[in-house]
Formats: sequence, structure tokens, C-alpha cells
Amino acid sequence: MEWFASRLLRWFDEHGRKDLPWQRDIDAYRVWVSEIMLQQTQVTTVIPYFERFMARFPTVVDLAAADIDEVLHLWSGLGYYARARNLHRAAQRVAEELNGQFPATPEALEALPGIGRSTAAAIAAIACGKRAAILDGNVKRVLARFHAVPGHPGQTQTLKALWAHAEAHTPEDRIAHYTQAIMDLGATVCTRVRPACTRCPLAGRCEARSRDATASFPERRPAKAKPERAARLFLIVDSAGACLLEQRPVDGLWGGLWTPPERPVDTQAVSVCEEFSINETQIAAFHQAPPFRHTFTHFHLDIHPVYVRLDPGSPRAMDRPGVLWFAPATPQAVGLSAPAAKLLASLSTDLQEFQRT
DNA sequence: TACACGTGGGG
DNA sequence: TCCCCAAGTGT
Repeated sequence: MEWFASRLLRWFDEHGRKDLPWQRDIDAYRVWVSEIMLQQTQVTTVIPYFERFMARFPTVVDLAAADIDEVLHLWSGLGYYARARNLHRAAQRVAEELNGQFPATPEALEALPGIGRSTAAAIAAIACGKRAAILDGNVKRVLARFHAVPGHPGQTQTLKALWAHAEAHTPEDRIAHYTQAIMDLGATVCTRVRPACTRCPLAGRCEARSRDATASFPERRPAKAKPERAARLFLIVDSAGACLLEQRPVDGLWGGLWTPPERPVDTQAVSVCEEFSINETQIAAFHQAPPFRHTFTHFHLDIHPVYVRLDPGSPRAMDRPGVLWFAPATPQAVGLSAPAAKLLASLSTDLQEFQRT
């Protein structure tokens, strides 16, 4: 085995992480779910979601049989909800077309929705012992520094070079440990800021280290200005405290999740109520709360909440597909965006506050 | 090929 | 308060 993998594996035996939830009772399903959850998401964030998800869906057949609303419910707050929808679709395909058996090759895995090149390799390596190279954020950082790879990883040329290095270092033996090891090194030693080079098993041949330029690799992506957006969020609440939610289109932001109606800032409460067959005469009171900012990767959204209280006894808007009265006291198992969950959690408190003022 | 897609932590 | 970005994929 070559120097790189050999040094890394020796370090892993002593310092690697071996007690994460998905490292117990290893099978392809558990590894798959963990890898999807871990896409663009840190380990400490994933752990409680993974535990809840596995308790509810112990096997791929359980997941395949579930309602998508319940899957999104367990994903609420984790972000990138297309991951949950793809996970559900892939589970159904595995259960129905593959007799519940996971593919064991990177090629077959990558054919499933939500599984790309790196995730396919991770599952094949960790769960099936197949030699396959991964390239996640940790590995990119380790390799960019070790080989002093110029350019930022968003550039095609840079990405290609990093993949080539990843393939070249991947050993035949102990592939599962190696895969975990290189991620662990990036996560705990070769960190984005202030890497602990004195504890690094690869420091002796690290090109960035020898140039005393670890901070220059990988190169930072050019910063872009984040657009500012604003929207009103209408919290239409009946006398029982239930709040009207609508299901968002599956494509786009918060796809498939349920949120209070989000409309342009110049939208009036009366016109939104009209959309849901609520007459103006049924509105008991409304109140505009101070806006708060929700920050996304690509833009800022200033959310202006508008609370609309309906008269007691006034008939609810008709139940139709895509419309739901959400009772915070007895929550339905549906997916909620983080801002929606936050507003619904404090709904009764906020309403009492407004009544006083 | 860029861009969209969430949320929370750290500097 | 603001910026970067983390076990990436799909279009």
C-alpha cells in the first residue's frame, strides 16, 4: 500500500471516529440514509435526525411504504428537502424493482435518485467493501492542500484534478476504513481554519504545508452578492387556534412542505383570505408583526408575518388538496419549513400578545 | 455550465 | 451582524 493510504489508516486506527450512529449495525440502508443526510450537513446536526428516522423507518421497505408527508416531517429542519423526496423515491424503487436488495456497485447506486458520484462511492466502499473513491468537502480540502491544487473546487478543471488524486490514493485493502479515515482527517485535523498540522499523519509530504500556505488551499470561491427578497407570510388562524397552511410546489424552495401562504409584500390579508374562500366579514382582527430575516445560501428573505384571526363559528375554508388546517396542539405529521415551524410553535403566545396591544 | 437548493455553526 | 461553508445532486 502506498505511503498516503498507509499513513492515513495507521492514524485512523488511533484517532478515527468509530462510534457514530451509522457506524453501528452497518448495512447498506443505514449507510445510504446517513450519507444522504450528511450531504452539505454537519455530523452533529445529522445525529438526532438519523436516530429518529431509523426508529421510524428501520428498513428500506418501511421507508418505501411510508407517506411522503411523514418522510418530510422527519426531515423538517434538516434542509435540502429534495434529498428526502429522492430518498423516498429511491426506496420505492429498491423495494419494488430490486426486491429490497441494495445495488452493490457504484454504477448501479448512482442510477438511484439523490445518489451522485461521491455518495455512490461512499456507500459502495463503506457498506460493500468495494474500491471506490469519494470526493466530499473534507477530501477536497485534504487533497487540495496535500497536492497544492490551484483553483477553487467549483471549477471543472480543479474538480477533475481532485478526482484524479482521490482515485490515485484509494487503496484496495481496508477500503471502508480508508474512506472514513480521509473524511475524519478533513473534519478533525485538516480543518478549514487553523488546521492542526502537528497532528497530521500526512504533514511530512504535504505540499501546502511545505510552502507554509495551508490557508491558500483550497482557494476560496469568488464572493457573490446575495439578493434581498421580502414576502408576507399570512398566519390565518381560526377560533380553535388552527392555522391555514398550503402545500408548496414540489419543485423549488421548500418543495412539498406546508407553509402559511407566502405572498408579495404588497398583498392584502383580505385578498389572501378570498383565495381560500374566506369572506372579509369572517375576519375578527389582523395584526402585522415585525419582520425577521431568514438567511439562505443564495439570498436573504425578510419575512413579514401578518396574523389574521377569524370569527368564532365562521366556517373553515373548504378542505381541498394542498390546503391544511394545522393545529399546533395536535400537530399533523407533515413537513414544515424552519420559519413555519418557528411561527407555529409560538402561535398562541403571539396571538395573546397582539390581543393585549 | 452555472445555478438552485436549507439550515446552523464558527470566525 | 455578516460572511463562509458543511459527508453534493439535479437541472
